[in-house]
Amino acid sequence: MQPFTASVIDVIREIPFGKVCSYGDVADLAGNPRAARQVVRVLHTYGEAENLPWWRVVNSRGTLSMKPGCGYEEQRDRLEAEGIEFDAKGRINLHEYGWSDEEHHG
DNA sequence: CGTGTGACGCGGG
DNA sequence: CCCCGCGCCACAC
Repeated sequence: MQPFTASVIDVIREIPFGKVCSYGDVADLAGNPRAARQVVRVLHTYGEAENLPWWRVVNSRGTLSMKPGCGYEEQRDRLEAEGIEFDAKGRINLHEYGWSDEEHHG
């Protein structure tokens, strides 16, 4: 496994229960703010094998990128099971549920 | 080494 | 705010 891939996996494992993190933020914390798409690739390749909490990764809009019938409902179900709420538009309040390493500094 | 991938992010209309 | 188009980048082949 490549170093960056390992870092991404590490970051995803750090996302706490009841919180979410955007693909871009995961990439940023892993060392490459421009490698958001890489996070997608890592989830595809190692999400299941590494038992990653893939459902805690959402897009920067606070919505789920997965489509209905293709994982959307499972992700939403898992997030709601952690107490995360969706509004009528299917969006998550990132100011309330978003997680970032920077929060540990203040 | 070149080409394709992919659950993205941002800017403009 | 929503929708569309383009750029982005590590990895697999």
